[in-house]
Amino acid sequence: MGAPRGVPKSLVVGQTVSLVSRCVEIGGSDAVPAVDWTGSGAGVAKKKDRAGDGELARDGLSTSRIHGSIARTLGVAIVSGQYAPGDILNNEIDSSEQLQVSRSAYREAIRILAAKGLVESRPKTGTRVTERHRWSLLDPEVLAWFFESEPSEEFLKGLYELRMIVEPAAAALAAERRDDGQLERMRKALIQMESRTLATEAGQAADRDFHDTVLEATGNAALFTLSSSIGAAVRWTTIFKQRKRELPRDPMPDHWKVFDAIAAGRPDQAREAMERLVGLALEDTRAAIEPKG
Amino acid sequence: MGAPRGVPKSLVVGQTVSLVSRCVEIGGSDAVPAVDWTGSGAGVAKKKDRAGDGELARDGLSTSRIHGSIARTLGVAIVSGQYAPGDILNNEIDSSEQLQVSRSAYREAIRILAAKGLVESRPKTGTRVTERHRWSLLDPEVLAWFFESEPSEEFLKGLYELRMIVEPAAAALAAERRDDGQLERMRKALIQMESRTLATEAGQAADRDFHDTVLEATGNAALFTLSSSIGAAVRWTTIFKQRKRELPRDPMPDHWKVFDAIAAGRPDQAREAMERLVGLALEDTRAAIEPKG
DNA sequence: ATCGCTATTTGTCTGACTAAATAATCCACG
DNA sequence: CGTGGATTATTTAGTCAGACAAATAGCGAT
Repeated sequence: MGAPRGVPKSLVVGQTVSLVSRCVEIGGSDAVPAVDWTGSGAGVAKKKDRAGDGELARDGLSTSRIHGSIARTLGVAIVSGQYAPGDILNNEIDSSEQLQVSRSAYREAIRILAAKGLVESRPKTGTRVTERHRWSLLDPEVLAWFFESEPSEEFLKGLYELRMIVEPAAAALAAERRDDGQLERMRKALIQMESRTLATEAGQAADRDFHDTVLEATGNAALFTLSSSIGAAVRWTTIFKQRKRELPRDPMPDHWKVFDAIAAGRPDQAREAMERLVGLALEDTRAAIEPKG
Repeated sequence: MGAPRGVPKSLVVGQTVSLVSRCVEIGGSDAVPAVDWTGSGAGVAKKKDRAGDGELARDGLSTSRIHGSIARTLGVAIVSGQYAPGDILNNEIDSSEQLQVSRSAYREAIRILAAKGLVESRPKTGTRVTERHRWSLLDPEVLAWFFESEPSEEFLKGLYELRMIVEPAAAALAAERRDDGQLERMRKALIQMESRTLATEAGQAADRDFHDTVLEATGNAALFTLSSSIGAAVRWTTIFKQRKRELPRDPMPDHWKVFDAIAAGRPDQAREAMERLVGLALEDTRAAIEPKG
């Protein structure tokens, strides 16, 4: 009875753990880098959140479970570049010991990462980080992991480029296919956004709702799937913008123009309006990142 | 000694198993639907494939492992509509018993499905199928699961619509940013495609290579991520096209036009050429599905 | 150069216990 | 007598531990 069973054992808090051996080739024998992931408050922490059941809690509670935490910790370490593609993680026994979790919990975490294309495991070889182009970058969780540690400017630009491609086209389709309910939800979202402003969480949620509903109004499931990705991009980039400048610009006129075009059933007009909207958001974000313009 | 340990126990072959209880609400007490997934050769089957290590084997071997098989089986059942969103799967013990696998293997399968947004589990409530809009439709594996059981025409149309939005824009970007190596790979792919034709696996792979390289040449990681999805769409829709008509049309001239425009560095021309290419492919597919036009 | 061996690593199995969330119960109170 | 709220019971996923199986990269013998 010496070792208490079932206690969460404090998880990763405040531990310096080396989990990777970076043995890219056979001979990689010298010093182990000793990655430190004390930062960003990984681990339990979220426990109190459940009571409120607020905005973040709808992540499917995967992060509140221990395998979810491990997946997140490792996922952030991978996408932030602490582990390079091709690196091989320590074997399951060592890793689970270092993280002080059972092997099964660790394995479930690895399964999550593998499902998102971040790692690949095989017997004898071990579990290795896959090439970047195999990662499911547009997966909401992966996206969230990216934004936990200052994504590169290039990555942000790529995300905006994607929005710039998808959202105008989606707005055009939405202008042709939206139904009254969707139109009503867009209007409500914009009104909410107007009254609360983007400085509040409610305002940002309304912003996301608007963009989500536009995607949904295309009636295209594949396109709608991108809404969680684009929604995440909107969310995180809004945070970035807010961080530097306080009120970059009044976003409402542009939003209303998109709405009016969709409501009027004018595809081309909707496309152009959305193009302008996203373009301006890109400018703001760029300005917030590199204070040279 | 009676029960032999470690033997794979033949897996799911030829068993009629009911894994879901469809108890949407508390009182759903009557008959259990008894889903039958004998079909489509689930289970082992793939074992021989590893020897060849051919085209399909690069799926990260997740399907050759038992948790991968289970995930695939359940995944197909979910996306094909055998389980409706909101349905609750039987509890882990019953399910793993019915599938004749250990609970841990079953749990790892569930983790995979959860990572792709198909299910969501919580204590006491159980594991339930999530709403469609939470599914990672663009995940390569999910896409493959869709195409294992005749996806709806609507879904196919949506996929083409996505291609129609993304690929022309990508071609335009590629015309501006491609480097010589990428150009060379595109040329090689088209030559290969020309000599082998789309009737051969090699020709189809070359087709996919071409589209992949265009996406890659955008230099946009988020965009490039869609290549696995779009590549999968190309692959499966090619199969569909091939099934009905034999040689729907010579696709090469359209492909070369795209290539020439990208090589010449003309974005608008590349966009238009790609638009035509995807548009024609859509027509062919539509003709192959409903033989009424 | 080829074949077979071996060591290492993931994969699978078993069974037990923990924790969370819901349903049922019971008791105090109006 | 009924009603609301706290308490207990039950059900389910979550976690743990340790053992054994299967696959395979790398090495040594042939």
